[in-house]
Amino acid sequence: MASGKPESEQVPPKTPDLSTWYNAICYKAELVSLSPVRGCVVLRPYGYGLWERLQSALDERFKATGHENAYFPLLIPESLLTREAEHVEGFAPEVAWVTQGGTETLSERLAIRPTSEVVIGVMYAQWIQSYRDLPVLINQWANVVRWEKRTRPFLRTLEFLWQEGHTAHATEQEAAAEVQQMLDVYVDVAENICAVPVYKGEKSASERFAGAAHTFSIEGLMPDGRALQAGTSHELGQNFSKAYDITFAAEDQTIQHAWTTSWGMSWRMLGALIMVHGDDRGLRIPPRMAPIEAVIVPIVKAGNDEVALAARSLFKRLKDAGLRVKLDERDLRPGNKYADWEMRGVPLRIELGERDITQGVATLVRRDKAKGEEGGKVVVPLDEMVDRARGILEAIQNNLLARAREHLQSHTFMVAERNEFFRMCRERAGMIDIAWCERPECEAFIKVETSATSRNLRPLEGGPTACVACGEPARVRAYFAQAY
RNA sequence: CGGGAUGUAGCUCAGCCAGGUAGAGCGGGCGCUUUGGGAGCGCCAGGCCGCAGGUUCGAACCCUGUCAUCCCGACCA
Repeated sequence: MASGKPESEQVPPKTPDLSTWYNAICYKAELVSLSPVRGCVVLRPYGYGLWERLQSALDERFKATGHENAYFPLLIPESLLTREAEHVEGFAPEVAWVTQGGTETLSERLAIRPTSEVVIGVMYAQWIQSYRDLPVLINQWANVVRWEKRTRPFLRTLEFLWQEGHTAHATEQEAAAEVQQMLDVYVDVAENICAVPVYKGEKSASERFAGAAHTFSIEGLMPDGRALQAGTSHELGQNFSKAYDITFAAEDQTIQHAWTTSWGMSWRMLGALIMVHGDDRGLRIPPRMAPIEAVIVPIVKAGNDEVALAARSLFKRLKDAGLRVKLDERDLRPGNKYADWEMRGVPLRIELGERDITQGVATLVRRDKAKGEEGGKVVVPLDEMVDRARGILEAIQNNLLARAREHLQSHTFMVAERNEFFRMCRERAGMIDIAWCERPECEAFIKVETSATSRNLRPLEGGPTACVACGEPARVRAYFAQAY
């Protein structure tokens, strides 16, 4: 009887086909819908709720580090876009263009922003005159468009939501510190809010942002062994300030070019969260990210509204205590509601029926535990509910992070032997950690052979050693993996 | 952009090969009985068979084109 689940309600298992599972979850949990526009999704209210959680986690950290929000135009005149040569070249294949306004053909094409370094740079050139104007610390919440060949909900869509921070500084050191500070904000949000553990490090030359001097990223590992870049932070050096004339009078009377940075995280982070935590029953949302932390399911019997009243009173108490709680009074059988909220990944379910009420308790079921797993179901006295619910939510948050970290660690391999390195890259074994020469030719060869690329790099510790892939002198340690 | 596959009811799909005018399960609505893991019975609604052409007396089915989605590859700051 427990297996009487209708075929049509099921979602395909998470393994072995992560891709099919992922798509099904995104639609069934009502996060997104396909739209009539190729490659563009509609973010539905529940999906938007997730995005808002991510937004507020990031935004409060941006504010805490002295940044302000502003908004710049969607359209960029072609002549402005083409000033930073490397930048243009990098983005050219994915820029969408507006060529007509109303019935008139435009004299100059307008690019739909693939990112905003250009427009923001032009404005910074106007705003910055003196060292006293620096630093400029601005963030923008925006949509951008990149004409991708292959799209997937959250991970890669033509239009997507993100934030892009853009700062200008008087010195290279200050800009570098900003870039590391924001990278650490991304690590904090990924791990402590989304419960997605990541590796941070610098990008290789071939993976670097077009026009940047240094690009840093955070990289998570998905269950299929592919890596996902979930946030980037760039030292733009003076490349953009030279292209867009961002100069200032320094204390020593000289005119200098500002040092700029940019950093971004998109709704792609949500894709990572979905893949890392979800299971065969649907989404599993870490409590700090959950639009709904707990759902109360009253188990009502006909002709007895005692349960409904108790449920409403419990709902009010939890809500007043500040929990994001939902009372599900729909006219459905409890089993349907359980399955429904499990699909949506609500961390905690509070079941309240006659049996509970007579004993002054409610039954709590944790979404992070499998059915029948130790500790998955606990009975809690109603008058202790607020504190106990809080405690359990925290435990769920920790448990999801611990499990994800365990997966990342057990799928990270420090490899010293060439053939083993190539084999593991091909097999998508996980994050393959090697001593590396950092040469683009070497990276290109690895990519051709295995379709893996370097994810990010960190300093080489210990004595001199050889590149595991090619035998030349190693300069860094690098994680290699196939990437999303 | 190359290779492959698929578009039929809200969802999952059958029907197509051997053309004859639309089906199932689930879901949805109403009623009754139910409600501690995806209920039961009865009634009802729902589809220009992705779109556009062509062949044919007749096309969901055959042909051409096109759009979209999925998988593999290329590309993806």
